Amino acid sequence: MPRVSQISKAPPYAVEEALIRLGRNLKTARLRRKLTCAELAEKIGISRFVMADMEKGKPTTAIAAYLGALWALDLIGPMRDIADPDFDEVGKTLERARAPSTAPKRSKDLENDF
Amino acid sequence: MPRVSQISKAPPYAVEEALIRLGRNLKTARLRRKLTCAELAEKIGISRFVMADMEKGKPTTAIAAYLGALWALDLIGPMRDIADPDFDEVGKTLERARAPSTAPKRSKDLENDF
DNA sequence: GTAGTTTGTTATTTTAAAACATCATAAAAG
DNA sequence: CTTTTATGATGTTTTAAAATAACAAACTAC
Repeated sequence: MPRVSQISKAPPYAVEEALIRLGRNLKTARLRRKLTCAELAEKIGISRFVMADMEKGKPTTAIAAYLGALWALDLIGPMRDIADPDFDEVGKTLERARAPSTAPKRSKDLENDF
Repeated sequence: MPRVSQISKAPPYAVEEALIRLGRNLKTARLRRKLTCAELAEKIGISRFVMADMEKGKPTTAIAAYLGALWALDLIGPMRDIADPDFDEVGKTLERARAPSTAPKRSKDLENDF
């Protein structure tokens, strides 16, 4: 992405680590299936270079390429749970605190973080 | 991404669905935390426009922006499991089938850093 | 050893991602 | 109601993502 954003230029550690691990996992899955970069790339509809970049965890690569790799490897299922509101306990608590629900009127909703 | 790839132009259904759901989940998490697009975007280091694009599931946005959003919302943890080799049953079976078990082949493993 | 395959590196071209500015619209708040 | 704030829409500029080609290095097998 032209005018590369800060998050891509210098990702925080948690993001950098997630990228590296995701790339490494994709490579492991590809090798286990005895696929070359070029073969997998063709299934996804990208060039082998982009595939190689992803295995190195390149931050600026389009998310569709990463999701396409997961899809082509039949590993996209667990993406369902990422940021799922049902599992977002912090968010649920915040929402509950500010919605008076039915009867009682909560006095004041301050920082009620867990 | 200039020269937009096929996977971004016309993602398969599973990818498209994953994108839409991820964007929706990000928006839900942001609203629960009472953050504006601009506020969250600033934490991530992107413009409010890119943040809005992500909530619509834009395929060509850099993965670092998406991971940055998850990070800023403290929802990046579950990314650990995506494509985790330990949970890749298909891959594990393939690997087991081709490893003669008793043979001390060894040679070269690619699992290194972390 | 050699031959074939896979991946990495470099350079070039294309073109749209991301930032920014501005105005419009849509919700909340007063 | 009016005001404020948030998001959407449109257009411009910058610049690097992605494709492509060609060659080198590394690995595998013969």
